[in-house]
Amino acid sequence: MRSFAMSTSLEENVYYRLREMILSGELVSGEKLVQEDLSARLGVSRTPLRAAIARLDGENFVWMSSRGEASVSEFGLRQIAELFEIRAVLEGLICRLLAPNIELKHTIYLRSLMESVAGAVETGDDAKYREADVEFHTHLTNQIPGGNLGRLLEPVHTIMRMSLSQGILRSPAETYPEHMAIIDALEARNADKAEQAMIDHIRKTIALLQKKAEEDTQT
Amino acid sequence: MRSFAMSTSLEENVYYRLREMILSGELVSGEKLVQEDLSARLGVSRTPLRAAIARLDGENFVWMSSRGEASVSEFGLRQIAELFEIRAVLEGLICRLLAPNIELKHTIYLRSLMESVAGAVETGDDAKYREADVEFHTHLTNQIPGGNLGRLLEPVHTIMRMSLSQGILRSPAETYPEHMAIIDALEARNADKAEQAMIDHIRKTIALLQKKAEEDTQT
DNA sequence: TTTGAGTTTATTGTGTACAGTGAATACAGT
DNA sequence: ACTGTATTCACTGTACACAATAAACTCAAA
Repeated sequence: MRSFAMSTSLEENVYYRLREMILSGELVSGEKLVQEDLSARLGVSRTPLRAAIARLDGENFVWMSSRGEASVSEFGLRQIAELFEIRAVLEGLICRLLAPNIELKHTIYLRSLMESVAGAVETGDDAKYREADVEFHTHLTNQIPGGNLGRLLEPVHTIMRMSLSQGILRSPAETYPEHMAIIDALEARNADKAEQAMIDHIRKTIALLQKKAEEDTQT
Repeated sequence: MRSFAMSTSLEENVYYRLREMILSGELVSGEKLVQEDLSARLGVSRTPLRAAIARLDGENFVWMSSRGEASVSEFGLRQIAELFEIRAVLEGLICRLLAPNIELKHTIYLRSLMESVAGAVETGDDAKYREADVEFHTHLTNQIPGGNLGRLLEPVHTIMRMSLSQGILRSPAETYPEHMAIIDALEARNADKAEQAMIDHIRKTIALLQKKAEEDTQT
């Protein structure tokens, strides 16, 4: 008896659950996804499961061998670092495209968003700050109308959200001013500066990731 | 009686055929994909068709409404321009990541590739030059080991290949030296320069696209 | 003419049975 | 013991039947 409704189709449900299982590590990287086992485990038939897997394949969450065997894609620190590289340039691009015509209400919103958690920066209330951090990036992403950019970034963001719940994150005190710099550049409608600020912001986290990856390798 | 073998699964076959139909314009942008009709048209049952559609959904070639109706994504000049923007920063990133440790054989290969069609530039043999152009970009993309970047770019490249068969392309005489500049920067292992050269290269085509888009709008 | 309940239709979602296929396994010949 | 060949097994691929549902359509009442 699930508390949440099953208003959506099974297929979609399974899709989200599978993705969750992959990103949370419940399904280990490289693990083979045996349809019959999984469908039993999730309590559905193979049909919606296969649909979900096909979609996850399109989004690169799973890898299909030539013989149709699906296995979980790798999401180690190296892969996450690569995804952050991608994220850096794509979100940079978003800033670049947005800056020339951005409406004041957006920068006002973002500024108030950050200011509303300024206190959390001081007190070290990481959870609250993180929420605002995610919203900051998500909001910008959603402002691109075409949607192709946004849809490309959605899986990347999901992965990000997961991975940073594993403590891979810089301190609020460090990132807060970077966010403000991005907002400033956007408000000034300076495309190059906004793009660069966003890229720098994200690449600093990448540096942290790579340091961590090296440490792990040495172990 | 098909001449080519059906060594791969129907599912995959249908996937490629559908994608082709979308990109070639045989399926019009926004057109609703009715499963029964399509499956009849392709001579397969709905099962492999649905799998193919799910995958295309993951890759954003089709859009699924909340009720599960699939429709063809828009691939007008505007959308293609957006994809080129994405492509610009991603291929720029590839250059950036590749440059620091690139092996000589790659730059040698790329240089000989371009030189082998130098004659085509003079004579205006566009088809031959284009082939080399595509190979140039594909080869670079394939050099990234992780594969996530490459897999993200694959659909984008496919779209590109399609769209430039519609005559959206700058002249060889114009792009040839740009390619050479990229190779030079890579060979010098200058990451920033290589990235910028690639971005500039692609953005020049974007400018052309946007000009064309405006003209079309005025009509 | 409009409204609104009831009915049909069109189309997707799901389960299930069976076909197809490599890989593992057992077994016989040397 | 060792190799090569059947046989079985564990899967995935495909078709199809039926359930579910939202939209379109009818037709009678106001």
